[in-house]
Amino acid sequence: MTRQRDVILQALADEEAFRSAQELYADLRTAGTPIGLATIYRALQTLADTGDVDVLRTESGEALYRRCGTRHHHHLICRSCGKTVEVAADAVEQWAHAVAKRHGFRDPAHTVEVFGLCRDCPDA
Amino acid sequence: MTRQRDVILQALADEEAFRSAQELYADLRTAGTPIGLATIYRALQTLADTGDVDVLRTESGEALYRRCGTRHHHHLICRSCGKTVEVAADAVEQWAHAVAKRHGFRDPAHTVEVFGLCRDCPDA
DNA sequence: CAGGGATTGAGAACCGTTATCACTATCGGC
DNA sequence: GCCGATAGTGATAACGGTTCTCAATCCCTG
Repeated sequence: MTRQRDVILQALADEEAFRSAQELYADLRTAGTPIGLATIYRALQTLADTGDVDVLRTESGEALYRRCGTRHHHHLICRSCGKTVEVAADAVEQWAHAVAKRHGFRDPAHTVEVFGLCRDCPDA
Repeated sequence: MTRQRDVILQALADEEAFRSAQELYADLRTAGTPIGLATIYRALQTLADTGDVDVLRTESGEALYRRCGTRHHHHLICRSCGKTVEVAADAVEQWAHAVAKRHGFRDPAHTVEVFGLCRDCPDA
């Protein structure tokens, strides 16, 4: 419903990259917004369930969240600064479907992420 | 190098699905093979670094491991029993590359997994 | 303004993973 | 064979992210 939940949505709305719960917590606290870590986790979980935010797992297992469009899409993510672009991939959808079918798998789903270095990030 | 590391490779060699470190630990112990959890994690990490096993993150953040072919491939995974098929996806590779280029991202990489229910698993 | 259900948040608990460190196995040279 | 160096092992402690607990609080309704 409301209040700190709006605060969280607000924080995500301004952000182009995926953020962790802990980052959001730190940012909000230093910005003077009193909020509990548990509340952030709860809100993010709810928002993820309703499809209002997308969730992504770091290589280290950490969960990252981002406000995204509601229609199906994938992400192109800068592995340095985190800048994220939503991309469509009709060809990939079809491929996934075909692969599943060919091997006798039904009810197919898929995860696809593309990583790279964006224009603004040095090679380092 | 050896001994318990061979044991771990052996345990993975027989297995078609991705397994967690904890599962391997439990299996080996109940099978009467004395081994430490730390050793398993170390071995899996090494094997992952050398490309001898593939790593996959559960939705809950747990790491799963599987002995796989060394050339580039993706996975078709049964979300019920875990049965896994390695699949090639040249079209997807090319798509990922093109998407990155179109948005000015360089040095592209990507993750692709397809999930479904295999022939042998009921709907439940 | 009172009652009641939902929400909050500090802290404890959890769980997978990694670090610590003493002990052990292995291997090359003598 | 025997020694010493080196790498590997494993019980346990520490860690880090996430979830749970529960008392305090908010907010709506009557």
